[in-house]
Amino acid sequence: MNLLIVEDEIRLADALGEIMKEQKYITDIVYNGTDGLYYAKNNCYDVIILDVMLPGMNGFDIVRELRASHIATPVILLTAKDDVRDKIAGLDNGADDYMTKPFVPEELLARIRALTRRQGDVILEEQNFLDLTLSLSTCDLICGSKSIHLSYKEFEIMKLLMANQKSVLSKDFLISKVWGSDSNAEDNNVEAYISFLRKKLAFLGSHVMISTIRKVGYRLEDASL
Amino acid sequence: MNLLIVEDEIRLADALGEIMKEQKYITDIVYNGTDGLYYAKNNCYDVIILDVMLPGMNGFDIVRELRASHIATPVILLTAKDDVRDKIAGLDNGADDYMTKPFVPEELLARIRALTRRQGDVILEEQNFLDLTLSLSTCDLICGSKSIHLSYKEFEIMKLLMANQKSVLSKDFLISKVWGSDSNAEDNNVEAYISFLRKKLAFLGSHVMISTIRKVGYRLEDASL
DNA sequence: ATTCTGTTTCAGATTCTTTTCAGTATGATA
DNA sequence: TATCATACTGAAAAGAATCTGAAACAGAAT
Repeated sequence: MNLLIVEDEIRLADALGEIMKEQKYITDIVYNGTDGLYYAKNNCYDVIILDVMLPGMNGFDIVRELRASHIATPVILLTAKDDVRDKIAGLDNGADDYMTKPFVPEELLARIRALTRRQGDVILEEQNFLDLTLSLSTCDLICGSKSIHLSYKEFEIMKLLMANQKSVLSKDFLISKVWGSDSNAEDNNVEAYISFLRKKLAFLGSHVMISTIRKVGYRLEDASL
Repeated sequence: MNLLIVEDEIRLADALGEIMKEQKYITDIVYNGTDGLYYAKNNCYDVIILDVMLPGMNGFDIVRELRASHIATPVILLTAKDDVRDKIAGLDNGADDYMTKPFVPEELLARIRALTRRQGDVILEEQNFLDLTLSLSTCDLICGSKSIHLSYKEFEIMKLLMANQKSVLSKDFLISKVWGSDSNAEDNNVEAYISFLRKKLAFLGSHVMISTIRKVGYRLEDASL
């Protein structure tokens, strides 16, 4: 796991760095806001820990700038001020969590774990959507006490649907991802697999349904709505 | 947005309910852990707010049970105890955030926003006009709590009308954009679709009307003017 | 060789979309 | 007002897209 720490109190920053190293987290540390923004924009971190009061550029500005650039990396803000208004401003500017100094390192670690647990498509062992869990290691689709095995192509399609929950995936997109962009698979291949998956969802009794948007594609939906 | 509040202090629970109502959040409130778990498992919430000390079943147990059932809904724990060990336990049991009572309601609201923002990290694109929203990904037309699906051509026409709010779009223009400039579609094709769309607007109860400018074309207008 | 599993192909059924048409309504103009 | 062109709309027909069961096929495992 990769972290970025942006903190101008050098001793605190380095102490945090040590703690992260113990957790086997790979950590970059920078001591001012300008560098912080630069690092955050040009690397891929799992979490960014950001002091609010910084020379160069403050923490709020950095989060806002990151979100404006569509960088969704979880951000934890750190501050000495225990002002509720500040907290709210921080969270509404796009931060995911907020901690007041001084704090116990273990709490920071717990909050990091909480944030990255949610993230996950990279390291994660499973992919979730409503009552469904897709085990990425065994290709099993699980719902409540039932589970069923997915073939490779079923699995790939389900994974894409779950990884892009809110968006509609076109047949062309699915073909290029699952069969390969140079393949000559036809739309009906996708349709057949969607049918297989629907049968398995029905078997599991899941609330999840695969809905068709004609001439556009497929996406997951909550059938109970 | 749908929330579940699990809190045994009835006055606090109801006060929170009021606050959520002001935000137009739809809220279920239950006053003990057993009900909390039941509600959480059998409904689809965007966030669950969970007191730790509860009759029946405590907050930690509920989160753990939910996560074991692969329900990933974000959970915010509330507690009177400001004990770091407790916080860590809560977060590691699967909670996403942790707040100590007493707290300022605005901070809770900000944390709810932070959690739900992450969820829908896909910025769904949409087109708006007055009380209408057209989802560009699903081709759904939404007004208040109602929504209705548009066929592809209905969608294309609606999109053009909404994208060119002030101007009058001629049938020829619509034909060239929707059917293609080389098509042999007739004016009546457009008329038929305008009729379909008007029916759907009526169904939605929208303030928006499609007005006809004879021999010129169509445009959107506010019917209540 | 046989079985098993996963994949592809095909064709009929189904569902939704689009077109067509006829009768009606509306507005402009003389 | 009478007439004509234009626009509206319900219903039916035609057309497309999608679904799905069954069968054919391929490759791996037994």
